[in-house]
Amino acid sequence: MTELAPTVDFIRDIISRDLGNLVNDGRLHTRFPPEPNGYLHIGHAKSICLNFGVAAEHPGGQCNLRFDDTNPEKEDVEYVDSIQEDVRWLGFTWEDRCFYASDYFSQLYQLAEKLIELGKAYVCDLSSVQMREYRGTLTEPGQESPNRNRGVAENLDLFRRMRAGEFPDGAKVLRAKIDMASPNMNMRDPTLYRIRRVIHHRTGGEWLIYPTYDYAHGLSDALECITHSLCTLEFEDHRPLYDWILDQLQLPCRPRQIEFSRLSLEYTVMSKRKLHALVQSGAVAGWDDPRMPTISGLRRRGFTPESIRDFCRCIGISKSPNRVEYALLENCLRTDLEARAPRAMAVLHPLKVIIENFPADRVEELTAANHPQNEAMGMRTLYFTQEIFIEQDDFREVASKEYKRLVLGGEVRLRNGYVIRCEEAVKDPISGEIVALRCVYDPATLNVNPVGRKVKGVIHWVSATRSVVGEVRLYAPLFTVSDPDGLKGEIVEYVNPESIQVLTNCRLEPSLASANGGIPFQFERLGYFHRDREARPDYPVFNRAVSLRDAWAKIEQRR
RNA sequence: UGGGCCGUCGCCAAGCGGUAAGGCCCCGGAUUUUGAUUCCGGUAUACCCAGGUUCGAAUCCUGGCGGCCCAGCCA
Repeated sequence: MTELAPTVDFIRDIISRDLGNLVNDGRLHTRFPPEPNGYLHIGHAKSICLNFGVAAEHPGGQCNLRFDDTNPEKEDVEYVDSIQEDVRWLGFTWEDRCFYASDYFSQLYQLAEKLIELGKAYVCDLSSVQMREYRGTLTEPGQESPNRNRGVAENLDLFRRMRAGEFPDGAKVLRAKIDMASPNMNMRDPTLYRIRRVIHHRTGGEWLIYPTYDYAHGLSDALECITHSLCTLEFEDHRPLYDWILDQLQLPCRPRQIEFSRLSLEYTVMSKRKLHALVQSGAVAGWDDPRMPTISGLRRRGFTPESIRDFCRCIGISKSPNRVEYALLENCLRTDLEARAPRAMAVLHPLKVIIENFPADRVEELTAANHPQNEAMGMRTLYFTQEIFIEQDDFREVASKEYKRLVLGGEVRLRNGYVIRCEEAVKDPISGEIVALRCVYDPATLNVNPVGRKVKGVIHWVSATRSVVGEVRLYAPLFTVSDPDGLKGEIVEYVNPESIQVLTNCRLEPSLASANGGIPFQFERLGYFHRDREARPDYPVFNRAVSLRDAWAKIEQRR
């Protein structure tokens, strides 16, 4: 699909202006800085598209992938692997610029000693509980730590001993010496280093002290010569600290932090804590459960990288609080797949139809276009036999002027096939349930409209003997409320029990049995379906990524 | 009764003193062997509210109101 030009937003405005004014010598260098403590989700995609996207829009622009791995307690290589896979899948490349904050641990340590020498940082003995008490509140200033005025030599000695492992976890921290009375809580002598005897997924047991985000992030940006450090709104209050640290240390490069609002999407949650809870509780089948807003979940569901990029373009970048409608995401997928997805037929709720005037031993080959508007996608063979299946929904005993599918005594067109007329509905004598339909076909109607009468309905079908049994999974929103973040209590309890529906008796046209990988199919009249990784050669399994727009469903709802 | 940020159509979102872009949703209608697609057409006298400045304000000023974020040795 052709990708539309990115729209302009306030960040691109700032960058264009900076480039024009030769700020940073006219360089543009961004970074995408995930913490490897969970899987990427659609909110990260927004940031990825912004950071990698804006870099790609300018000659010489670059974007680094940088793992913000300063908290080994929560991090794991499983996540760094999945993050790389997801960024790549989305269509972006960091070339040889994949970095880790942990790459800079030594430099960060040296810089911390320099900060101490400058008299701008000190070792504090307060416990975390005491520190909270000393911090004050939103409306009252904090109190200075008793250790705040330790001499440089003592601070240096203590900090070195923290690194050497002379103190237990939590016994001491290194703090910035800023202003305990600042109205901005982040400036009340924030912690820069803490003692943690934890094996780091990359540096192993080399370090016993780890830098905090606030200390490591801006310096990592500066060390990589990032020009524009784009992050979400909750870091706005941290910007003064970001700037303060860079002001003290005076590195050669001076990045600038700009914040934008994070994405929230209707009927789902985006916080890693809640996503973890869903996975760990078993409420979903894993990070790549097709109901999850994770990149891996969307991928398994059948979303394409193109559609996700288009979605990110559509939602724009701003600072306003927002909650985007799920319909927009669906629209982006439909738009992409409408043009590219090969068509096929599958019957989800089979109803047997017996064509009484068609020989029982005959198999007629019919050809069907793989795409109605794109001949280049070729043709495929369909098999017409005496017994076929149609969708239960596509038959009604009684006609109504709105309903234009098959009714008793009425005619309907079989998609890519003949017109049939229903003569009789065969019912189970006990339950009264319709078990089969007796129909006749009109041999003169293949690729030709019947003369003298108008057949307005077209339904999909599959041969009873030349089709395969398979499984189809249909999805509904993970939560029934549009804003599950507003719910009280554990998020897991609010998962929509009908968010997944597994249909095990579906009938698929033969071409679908061997389908593998690639983009989803459009099952005509039903939606776009993507082969699931649990499918076996003898047992196809498909996930419905999104349904087709359904005007009939709307008409029925209004009734 | 601390600080920061935000408030333009149901949902996103342009707009940067000259008289409200666009997308999604929704509603009509045309074409259609997918009730799909496509195509036409409709949808904010109005920009949180109230004052003010100006020939002219969504855009500037003042004062309100509403929402979000911050008191991790998380990011």
